This record gives sequence, C-alpha cells and structure tokens, in this order.
Amino acid sequence: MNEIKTTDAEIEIAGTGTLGKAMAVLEAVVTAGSPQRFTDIVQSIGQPRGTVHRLLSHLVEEGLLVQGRDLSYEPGLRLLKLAYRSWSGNRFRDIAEPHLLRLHELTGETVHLGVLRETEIIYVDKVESRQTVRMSSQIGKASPAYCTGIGKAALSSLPQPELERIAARMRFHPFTAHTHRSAAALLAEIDEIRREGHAFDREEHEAEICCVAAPIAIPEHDLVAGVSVTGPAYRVNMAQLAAWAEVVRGAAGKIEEEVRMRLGPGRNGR
Amino acid sequence: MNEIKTTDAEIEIAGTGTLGKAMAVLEAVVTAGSPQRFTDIVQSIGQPRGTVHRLLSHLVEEGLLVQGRDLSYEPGLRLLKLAYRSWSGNRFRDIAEPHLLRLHELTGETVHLGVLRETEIIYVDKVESRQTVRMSSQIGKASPAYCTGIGKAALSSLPQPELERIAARMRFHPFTAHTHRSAAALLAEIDEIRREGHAFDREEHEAEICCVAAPIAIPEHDLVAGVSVTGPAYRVNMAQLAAWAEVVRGAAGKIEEEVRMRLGPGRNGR
DNA sequence: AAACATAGTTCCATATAATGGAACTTCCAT
DNA sequence: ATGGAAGTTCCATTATATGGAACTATGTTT
Repeated sequence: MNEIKTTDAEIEIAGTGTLGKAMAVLEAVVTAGSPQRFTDIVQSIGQPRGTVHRLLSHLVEEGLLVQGRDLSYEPGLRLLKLAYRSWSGNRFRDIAEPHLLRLHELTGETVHLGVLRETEIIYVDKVESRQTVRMSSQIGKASPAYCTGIGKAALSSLPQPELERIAARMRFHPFTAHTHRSAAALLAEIDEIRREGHAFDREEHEAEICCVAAPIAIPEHDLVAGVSVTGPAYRVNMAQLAAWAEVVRGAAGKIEEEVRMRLGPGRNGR
Repeated sequence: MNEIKTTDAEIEIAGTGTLGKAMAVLEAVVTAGSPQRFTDIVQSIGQPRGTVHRLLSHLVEEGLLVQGRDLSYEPGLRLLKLAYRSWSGNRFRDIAEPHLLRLHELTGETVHLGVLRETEIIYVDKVESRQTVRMSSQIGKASPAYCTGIGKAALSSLPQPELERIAARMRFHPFTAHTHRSAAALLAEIDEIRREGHAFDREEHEAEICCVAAPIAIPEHDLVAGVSVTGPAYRVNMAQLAAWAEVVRGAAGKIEEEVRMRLGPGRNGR
C-alpha cells in the first residue's frame, strides 16, 4: 500500500504518512478549480474509496474543504486565513516592499516579487501598474521558472549542480512561440544571464507580456528570489526594458543587502 | 492521550486524528507571526516532544512550513499557493466582483466582501479606496463578527437560535470605546439591524474607521456573507454612511440574486 | 577546560488509528 | 418497479503514530 503512483494524471503521495495523503487530497480539490465530486477525487488520488472518504471528512471538519449540498467538495476559508497570516507576517516581503514601491515609481509599470520553490516561482508581492485590469493580487500564484523573468533570474543565482538538478525536473510546456523547449536552451540563456546580471522575459510565458528581472539570493537563509518590472509589449519594447535593467538590479541589490542586515546571519555565521 | 487541553494559551485539537494534530501545529506556527522554535511549539501544543517533532518534519517535508538555519519554523510558500488557487477559483467572489467595483465607483470609498465563519468574518475581496495607504490586500484576514459592519450584517441574517449559539461563543474584546461588551448588547443591535436591513460600524473595531454594510444570505448554499463601504471618520460621517445604506443594500441584493441564478438551487431544491 | 544547562533529535516497544475490501444505503433514470 | 451509479458505513487486519527515555549538540557559567 501507499505506493507512489506515477501515472501522469495522478498526484504523487510523499512519504509523510497520513498528512501526505490528506494534502494530496486537498491539492487535488484545490487544483481542479471547480467543485469535485467524491468519485472524481477517488480517481485523481488512486486510493481506496473508504480511505479517501475518511480523509475528506477530516479535511471538511478542519475547515480546509467545504462540502456543498450537492455533496461536491470545494476549498474552505481556512486556507485563506492561514495564507493571510503567513503573508502578512513574512519578513522578506515586508523588507522588500518599499523597494518595490520605489521601482514602481521609477518605471510606472507593474512590479513583482517572487520566490523560487523547486521548478516554480511563487509570487509573494506585487505593485500594480494601475488599478485598471483586474483589481487584485496574483499573490500566491505559481508560474514555471523557465519562462518567467524572475524565474530565470532566480535560477541564475544557483550553483551549477543545483541548477542542473532542478532543470532536469522541468517539463517544458510551450506557452508561446518564444518559450524555451529544452533544458539545454534554458541553461544556455542562464549562462548569459549570469554574465549580464539580469534576465528578460520576451513573451515567453504570455504573448504580449515582457519583463526584465534581477536575482535576489541569500544563501544563508536558503532564499532564492527575484524582482521584475513587467509591461505589455506594445508599450514596453526591449530597448525600454534594457534601460530599466540597471534600476531593477539596483533594487534587487538593496533588498538583498537589507535582508542580510535585518535578518542577520544564518547558523554558524555561514 | 490526545486529551483536549482547555488551558487558555493552548490550541485545541479536534477529533480529526493525525490531521487535526498536524493542523494544530501549523496553526500554532502561523498564528505566532514570528519564527517559532521547537520548544515554543511544544509548549503551545501541549503534546509530547517526540510527537511534535515528527509532525514538524512532515509539515516541512510537505512545504507547509520551512525551517531556517537557526532551526526555527516559519510558514511555507505552499500555503500561499494553495490559497491563491482557492481564491481565484472561488465562484462567489467572482460573481460579486463587478458589483463591488460598481459600489466603489458610486461611493469612492473602500469596498469589502466578507464571509461569516463561526464567530469571525473572513474577507474574501476588497476594492481599495486609492492605492495610497498600503498596496495590498487584507484578503484572508479574519476579524471578529461582533464589531465589524459585515459581521453584524451577516449575523442578522441568521435564524435566532443559530445567532444565539454563535453569540454565546464570542469573547467580547473591547477594541475601542464603542465596541460591544456583551452578547446582550450585540443581540439588541442585531434586532435593529434586521429591521433596517443594514449595519453600521461606528468605530467599534478600529478608532476612526466607520462603515455601512448589508447582508448576503444564501441558505441553500450555507453562505452567510456581507458587503460594506468603509471610510475614515473624518471624511465619512454617519449621515454620509446612512445615505449610502441603500446602494449597499442594493448591491447585496443583486449579488444574492445573481449567485442564486448562477449557482443554481442546492440539493433537493431546498 | 570542565561542568552544567538548555535545546533539539533519535529510538523503539506499545497502543492507537488508518486501512481497504465489502456490504449497505441513497438517489436517479428508465 | 428495476437497474445502476454514487456515496457512505462497517470492521477485522495491519501499518502507523505515539511518547517516554536515552542521546547528541550547542551554549553558558565557574
């Protein structure tokens, strides 16, 4: 029992016992994006019905899921509450915020702060270009590292073996005509990014969206992140982005420095 | 073992077995708001060290917590990621959004959407008055129901027995001079709110902050929520709030109607 | 430096809680 | 009515969580 299923559609279950299974169920429901019925969940998890049923009851009792009158399961509010408290108490985000605001004032475009987690970038803060498009945050959104400016910048600050280990786990989905299609192509660009100190996203993730990003690396806190300035291609051409590269690098450097100062050295002063 | 500890400082552990304990540990770390050391956590949980230690390892392995070099524990990014997907896939929020924007245009002040969960209101969406003060969301923030406009509005739409059950569980913390100090006082105001159809927050939660709110109740989906328009007391006096009451009630009504239409009837057409 | 104190980690026999196959109930369609 | 699909409950079996205690690492005092 408890084998790791490797079928594509199924979610992997880690070696964290009961908690791992419960999280796999939670993830399955949350990822689906629409209310999931019992049978759907059983299928995506590949665990016996009795087990899945009990896990679901526990998740509902904990407020992590809610069950509607049609018996389908949806994410519960407790997740939002937990995330809010994590976010608002996050010292890295807190330290970076004024620098993001300054970067926004300088450029007038949207500024993002993202942290690398395995092969993904998770956005932890954002300053909107205007309130126009959509009102609210993409905070918590996860995007692949290989096709985003922050992602590539963050990757460029990793030691080569670590970078290669992570690159090997990526699945290169071709979002646009410009998306990297292989680890080799990505690694080649990373070399260049290391020399330049900044990365571009040339409509690699979304058509018509470009950005310039710089890495923030604080190895003594296991933190690999990045800042970026993003804009629509029609308004922000490559020359403009290149011109902003320096202030973006500057902001990244200042954030790095301030985090070092305020968070202190890690264990053993390493 | 597994007794429910009732000491004030300790976190209660539900009857959800291993998951319940793991969530109690997670909650303890997240709630603390600062990195928690092993011993801190053991104390706030009141479970044996061996057990807590293993739970922590599993939570770290799952990405729900991260452990710094000084061995302290902090919330991990996986929480943000899960919450983002829950939030962006939330149909109630999605349906309500245009109505919130319209309300913001009409009033020019900050508009909130919140859902009642036991004795608390959890904010699920927000339209900022300006981008001035702080850039980002209080989405996911939990506030007590008895001292917020949305909270009182939402409570007013509950059947009396349910209301009384919930009111009995509240602890009336006196945030300001105007905060209700007892269930009796709250229940009396709820009576009035039921007659009027809207609720005010007269600086009851935060000094200098007022609001007017209206309830959104969709019993067939177990949804009790509210919308509000909030402003600083110096700019928004009671007369102004009273004048907005009607549009707020209107927005709440339209949201209610549209949710009923698009989410369909619950089970048994109840 | 030695002795002490404190914090974190590992171990393992035991008890408890998770497991999962199967029986059962409910709901819906024909 | 009848058949079938979806959801729920049951319970003997087994795996997993438990937690007291021993252990290791770190840091403080004399």
